[in-house]
Amino acid sequence: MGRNPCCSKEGLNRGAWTAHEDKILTEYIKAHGEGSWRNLPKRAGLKRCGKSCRLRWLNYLRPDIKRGNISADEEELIIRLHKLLGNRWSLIAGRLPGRTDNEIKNYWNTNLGKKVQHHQNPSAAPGHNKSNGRVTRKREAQLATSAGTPSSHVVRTRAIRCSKVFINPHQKIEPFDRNREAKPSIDGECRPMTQTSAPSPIKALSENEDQNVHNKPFDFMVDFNMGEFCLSELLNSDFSDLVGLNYSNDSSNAISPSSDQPLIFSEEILQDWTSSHHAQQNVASNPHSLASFLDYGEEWLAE
DNA sequence: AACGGGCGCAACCGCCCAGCC
DNA sequence: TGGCTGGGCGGTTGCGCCCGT
Repeated sequence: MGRNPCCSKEGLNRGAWTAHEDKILTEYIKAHGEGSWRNLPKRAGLKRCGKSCRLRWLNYLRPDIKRGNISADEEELIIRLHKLLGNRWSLIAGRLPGRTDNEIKNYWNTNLGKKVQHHQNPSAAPGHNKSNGRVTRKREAQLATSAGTPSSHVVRTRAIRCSKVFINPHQKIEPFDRNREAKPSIDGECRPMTQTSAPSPIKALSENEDQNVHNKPFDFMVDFNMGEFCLSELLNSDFSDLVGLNYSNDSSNAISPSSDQPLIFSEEILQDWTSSHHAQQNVASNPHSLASFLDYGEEWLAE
């Protein structure tokens, strides 16, 4: 393409990192901190590409890295988050303290992808395909990653930084206008809420609930700090499919709206969740909080 | 013991986006 | 406003270990 490589590849080491290189990188970052990856190798005296250094640090050398032994809880959370977010490994990793996107991606490709695929289509169990071989297996993993999982209900965030969702306590909650609000915006982007502009992403179920909302204290700011996580899209996404491990394509679910009929979360539901789960805290730092949110959606749907 | 396939994981690649000038 | 750069992300590849034959 018309872009220069991030660094000259001539004379640079490639492949596996040696213990000596790891030591140099670790000590340099401890002394100077992260950042300026492009210049880091030269300054640290490493014959590596800056991106390579960054990757090595983030995925392997960082002191807070948790490696291996992914627990059942983490596994379940990964599955749920993947269902919700799709292949947004960095987002998923952000909800699993100490886990890296690379690790989760690998774990998905090698374990969970197969599991979920098996869940969807038991006849396509691993080993069922006799035309085995590395390429075939890899291709299977790719399919599981890119297209094998149901993506129609995945929240696509398109790298929109939507770090704060501010609900104006004095803003009148307008009756839901399906035509107008079916999509967050024309280009599908999620924009930060402000006090004066965008309408609340959370819509009242009815005028009565609207009244209830006004009778209750309603003042919260959800600092998701989830970066790319768009609350409005999350709330308008198809929760009946998002929650749980329901990977079936069972269309008989009476609650399941069509893709162009987003679920509507009432103020009460969200308020209840946010108050009971201390939404003012950073949700991103607490994976269980998000998981409980998913659970909450499940409970609500069961009603 | 030798060989080959399967598998897991670290690392690389190419693209995209935000921020800066 | 547009170009450039740094940083981040998801997809892909290659290597080495393990295990069955």
